[in-house]
Amino acid sequence: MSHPRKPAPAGAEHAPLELERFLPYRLSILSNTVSQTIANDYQRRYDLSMTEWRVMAVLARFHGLSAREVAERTAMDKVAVSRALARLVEAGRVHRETHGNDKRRSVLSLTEAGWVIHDDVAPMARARERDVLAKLDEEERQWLTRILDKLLDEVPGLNSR
Amino acid sequence: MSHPRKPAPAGAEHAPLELERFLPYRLSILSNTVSQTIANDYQRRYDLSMTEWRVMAVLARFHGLSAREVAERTAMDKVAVSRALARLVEAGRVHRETHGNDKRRSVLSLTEAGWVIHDDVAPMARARERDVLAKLDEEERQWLTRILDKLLDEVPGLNSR
DNA sequence: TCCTTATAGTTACAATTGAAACTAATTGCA
DNA sequence: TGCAATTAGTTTCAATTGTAACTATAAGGA
Repeated sequence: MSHPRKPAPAGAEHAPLELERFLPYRLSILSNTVSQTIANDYQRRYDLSMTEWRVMAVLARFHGLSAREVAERTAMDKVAVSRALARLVEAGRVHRETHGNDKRRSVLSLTEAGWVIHDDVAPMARARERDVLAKLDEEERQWLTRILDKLLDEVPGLNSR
Repeated sequence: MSHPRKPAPAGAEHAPLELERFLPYRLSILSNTVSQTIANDYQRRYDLSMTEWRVMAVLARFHGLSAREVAERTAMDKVAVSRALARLVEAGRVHRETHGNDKRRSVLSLTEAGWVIHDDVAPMARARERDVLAKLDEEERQWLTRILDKLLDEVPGLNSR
């Protein structure tokens, strides 16, 4: 309305991207499809967001983490972790106490109710992963692992011990 | 605070997910890292969001699309497309007119200003894609293409002609 | 010790996004 | 025709998210 511009002719010299062959785009579609499929399994059933589930998953594996450590291991920022934890604690799924030597830190763990949810969701998530990998043969699966290892190698904050 | 639950002990029987080996998680990290790296190249420079860029990219390749067709080709929902187009038209980057035979439809194309941005951003995006692929050798790149083809095969709405 | 800087985590506010309802135009068909 | 159902696209409102500022505690010197 306020910017009356004419369309430009489409010359061949413009070399537009072919989105459907463009790696970043393809990764984005695949990643969103896979993650959303898994999320569908738990979001309605437990009123649990994807970020909350990721927090629970790391707390299932590493005990007594602080919020900052959770952020590191989930590759989420600390605000997102803080909000997810607020909901999880409120819902009685995560227990939070204060670190003995450093009163800034929290010491986090799943509650019994948190474990119940974890023990239901984790197998579903693994099953979905298997569904995806079932589209590949064994050789392809091995290459995929190797390729992701290489591509993720330099991603900062990912290779925490 | 309002839900004082005790932490549950961490028994070995819980079989927690190993996030850093979990395919959906790895895909998510990789996809976000790659897309964000590219977005950094144009977001500040052109005040252009990732969704807006994707809309521009398809309009560079297919001329006279409607908003719905843009949504199909970008795998975005129609509300997101509508909003991106509103901004792009307002900024004078996309020209919108009404279809002759169907007044509900819009007929979209890049303006001259839109092409200028496209012709700057598209090569940068391709260069970033090359940066990522440069971490792989030729054999790995071929496997990656093949694997993504298979994994994306059944994703609905993606294989539009 | 005192004071500056750094760290853990939360809060506030704006911007973005999602879901549903909405308008307008078109289609299908009785 | 006339009317119900469909389709294209937008708007509205609530929920989510991002950024920056904030509080509280701790650490590191001079």
